[in-house]
Amino acid sequence: MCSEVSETAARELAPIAHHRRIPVGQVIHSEHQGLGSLAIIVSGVVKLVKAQRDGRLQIVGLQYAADFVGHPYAAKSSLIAEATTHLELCCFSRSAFETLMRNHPTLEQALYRRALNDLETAREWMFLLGRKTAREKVASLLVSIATRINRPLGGVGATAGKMALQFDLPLSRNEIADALGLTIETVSREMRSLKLAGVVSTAGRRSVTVLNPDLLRTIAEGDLD
Amino acid sequence: MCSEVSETAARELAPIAHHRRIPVGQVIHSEHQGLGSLAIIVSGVVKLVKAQRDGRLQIVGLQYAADFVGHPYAAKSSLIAEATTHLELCCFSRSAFETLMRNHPTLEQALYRRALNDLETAREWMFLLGRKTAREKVASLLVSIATRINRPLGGVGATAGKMALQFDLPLSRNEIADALGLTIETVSREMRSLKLAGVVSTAGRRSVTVLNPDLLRTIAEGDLD
DNA sequence: CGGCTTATTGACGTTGCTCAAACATGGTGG
DNA sequence: CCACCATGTTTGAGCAACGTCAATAAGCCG
Repeated sequence: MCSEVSETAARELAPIAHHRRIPVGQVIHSEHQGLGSLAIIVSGVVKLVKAQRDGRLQIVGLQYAADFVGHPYAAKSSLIAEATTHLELCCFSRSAFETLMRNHPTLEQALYRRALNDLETAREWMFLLGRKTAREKVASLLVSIATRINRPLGGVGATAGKMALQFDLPLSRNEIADALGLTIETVSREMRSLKLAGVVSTAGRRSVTVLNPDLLRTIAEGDLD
Repeated sequence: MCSEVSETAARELAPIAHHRRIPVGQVIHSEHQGLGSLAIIVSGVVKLVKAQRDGRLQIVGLQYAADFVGHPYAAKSSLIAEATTHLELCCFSRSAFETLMRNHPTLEQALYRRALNDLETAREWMFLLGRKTAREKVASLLVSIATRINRPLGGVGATAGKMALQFDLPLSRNEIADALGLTIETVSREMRSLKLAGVVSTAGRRSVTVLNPDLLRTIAEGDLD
């Protein structure tokens, strides 16, 4: 499950874990009422949202299967973690997990690497938010989701790097807008424009098929309009 | 120096450290030629920049005195770290440092906490980039710099939380624009607007005096225009 | 099929960008 | 010490990308 952790640690991890099913829209962690627990995602997608009193939202992270939600030792995080799809979690009590961490440097290190990974992802996203056009933003998100959505728990195996050609969006238009720093109308228009350009096609509200992956990636990187 | 690390670790750290002085504009780390070393900033400011082939830039992090530059175990970071002011560094060879880390869980944990801190900062910045107006962005950056610029190596002591009322910007207008996802002209106009509103005053290109800290903070948080 | 939510589309407005010109600033050499 | 220059900054006018508001259409569930 936690594939990069040593055998012995994994064996000690198992007993303190418990499985949970979470419906769409449920809050996992929040500023004021954290579940107090840490979790690994078995299936589904979690959004990390930063909110302001006036209602402005920004999604600052998406976590997929095999990702960790919640940070040990973390102070107040001022983040809301919410299920954007139906969710299966593998939860650990915070205290039990932190105790275990102290005895297993491997585990500690694995978490550290995850944090560095999240940091790298966040900084990539900062570039997108600050410097990309609406069209590039939408294309980038599609690439990012297509690359991650079907990667199973097993680890960084076969499907790594390759993107799914067909998948279901784990986000509503509203959530896409909040992830990209756009409005829902602009997202809609750019999606249409990508469809007209023959880059993607859609069916229903959520299903997306990437017809031209190379072109989509090129647009996402801004090498083309 | 590394104030949150245990005494014994600090004593082992000292011999492998060496001091360096860096002029403005020098690259500390980059995608292709990393110095291979890690460093703690003694004085000065480092910007972390993400660049695209077409010349677009986004500053994704600022590191001040007492901050760490470079991540142990990190893969390729695709980041450029550059001195925005004259700099004094306390450098460690990557390998020596990583060896030391393995023997001192305290050190490992300190680095982990730093990474979580950077992550929190990055996500705060994502909100700014995605959802704040130009005016709020400029005000936010001024608050952020004013809060951090004069915090000495000693740690999170007296000056924590309080912001300096007068300070020198560690960034040029161009760098400010690249940090905020704006153009230099917009930065200039918003600075003027803040001056006209009596919130700040400036002298020369770099010196800033905050005349009304509460108002500046209010503007930064978007509770007001 | 009916009703509700979510998404699309269109017309229009505004913020921030582009291009261009004038202006400080701070360093250098006379 | 001052004039001069290079560079960085400010300011202005016009424009484009994206946001706002409002109406319509498509999905989805009972």
